[in-house]
Amino acid sequence: MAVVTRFPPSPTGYLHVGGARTALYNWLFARQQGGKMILRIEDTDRERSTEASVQAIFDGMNWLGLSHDEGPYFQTQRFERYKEVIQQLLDEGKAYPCFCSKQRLDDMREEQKARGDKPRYDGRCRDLQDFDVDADAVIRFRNPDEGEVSWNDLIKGRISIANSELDDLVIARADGSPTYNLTVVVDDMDMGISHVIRGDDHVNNTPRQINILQALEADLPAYGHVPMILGADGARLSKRHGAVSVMAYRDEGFLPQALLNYLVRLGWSHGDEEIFSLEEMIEKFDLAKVQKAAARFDLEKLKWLNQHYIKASAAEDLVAEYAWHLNRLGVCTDGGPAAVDVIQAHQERAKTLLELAETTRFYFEAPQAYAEKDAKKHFKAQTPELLSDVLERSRALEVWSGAAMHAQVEAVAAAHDVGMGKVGQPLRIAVSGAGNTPSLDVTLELLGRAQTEQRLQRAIEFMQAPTP
RNA sequence: GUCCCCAUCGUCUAGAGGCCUAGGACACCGCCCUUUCACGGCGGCAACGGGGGUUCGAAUCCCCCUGGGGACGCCA
Repeated sequence: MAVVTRFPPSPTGYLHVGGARTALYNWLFARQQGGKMILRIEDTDRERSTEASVQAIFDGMNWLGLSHDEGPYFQTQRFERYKEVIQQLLDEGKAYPCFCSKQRLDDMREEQKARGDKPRYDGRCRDLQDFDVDADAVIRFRNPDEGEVSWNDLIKGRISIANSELDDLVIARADGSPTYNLTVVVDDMDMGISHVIRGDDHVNNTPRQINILQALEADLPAYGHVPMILGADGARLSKRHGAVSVMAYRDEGFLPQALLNYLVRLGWSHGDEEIFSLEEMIEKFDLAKVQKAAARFDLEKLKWLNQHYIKASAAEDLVAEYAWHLNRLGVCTDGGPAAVDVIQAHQERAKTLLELAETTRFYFEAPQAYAEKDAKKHFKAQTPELLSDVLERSRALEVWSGAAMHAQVEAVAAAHDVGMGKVGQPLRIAVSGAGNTPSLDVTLELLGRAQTEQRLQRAIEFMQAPTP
């Protein structure tokens, strides 16, 4: 049987990490099985669906590189088909119109809750004979009331739910538009979906969908329910947990490969392995090895992976995204060192590209201020004298280079009989604004002679200025 | 409340009855490397939720309890 998976977001917001992970699992499974993944936009809720959300989802999928092989299909463009199926169900007596008012339904649910029962439709309109066809009616699916529905979940194993727990769900609203459980079933059937891999918040929908599928005499797909992703505090992921949107991770300087690696390992494992290339994921991913319990999102581990990928990347491959971040920070790189060289010098020192951009902006613009802590620690009484000596030697240099400057720093330290740190560290702060950069020769080489001397001069003046 | 699902270090996990004195990774803490910050190396801390069974033997199988999550819409 041909493997066809699907990723069916509803466009009511951005692509969040939970959705991204189920998309990834669908994508990996399809790739591995030589099948295809369909992208389907479930936009039947016209109140909440927006064009911007559709675009946000495309952007997220694109950034992650999760390409679909078919679609995107939009459910709002398939209403004729849904109507046809609803009519078929009606004709066959497998669905019926329901005239119960919202008020009655609400009251009924209240009563049931008060009694300690699970709120569900009582079937009042099930066998209505005479009714006014003009009245606003919804259409309900006639759910079997005997027996149970069970399936072998690809991830959770056998799951059974008694039909007595299910009620007759609404498949068409009063305005005639189809609802979620109906559209999903029709699409999965029409699109030949072989494997439904989705979040386990859908476990309760599965028996309903199986019942409808059976009423339609369609083949059943295999189901696999992926556990949810929880926030660090164990509660359901929400905005208050910080970045939830996939694109927010881009803004914060994460690489798609790092997010993907983090997501694939969150809830799935392959022995002790932590790092997976896309190829390895495709080869090794196994639904049966996916964890059954929900997992908490751990930003620290994501950062570690991100740093790993920043370190492991060729500097050239990071240039575009690095430039994008500098640009967002409003940094103009004209006249500065080549981005690729800066990245090379700093890529072992940043957990995110945003951090990389922030800690390297001094190459392109003079620091606005000296980091208070560093300045206090390293700008001492003797410092102006030492830096002046360095500045003089720099100016005297015939052939200026980072390496030559490094030798001068050593010479100054020796001449004044102080340690390297007394000269090098203030120099570092003078040019970069803070006490952490790569080795001095590399840093100064990148900065260049003019900027080095200019900033040295400025720092000396700063220290000699009378403190107010 | 009712139904469904789940349960190993703080977190992600390995573990398919003896290989477990429970392994790895992140985080954290030391030490080494180092003119800074990092990288790297070495070491440390830290878990089978509780109670009953089954078995010669249980983290692994069964039951109960507890705890967590999800679902109960004319949302998806």
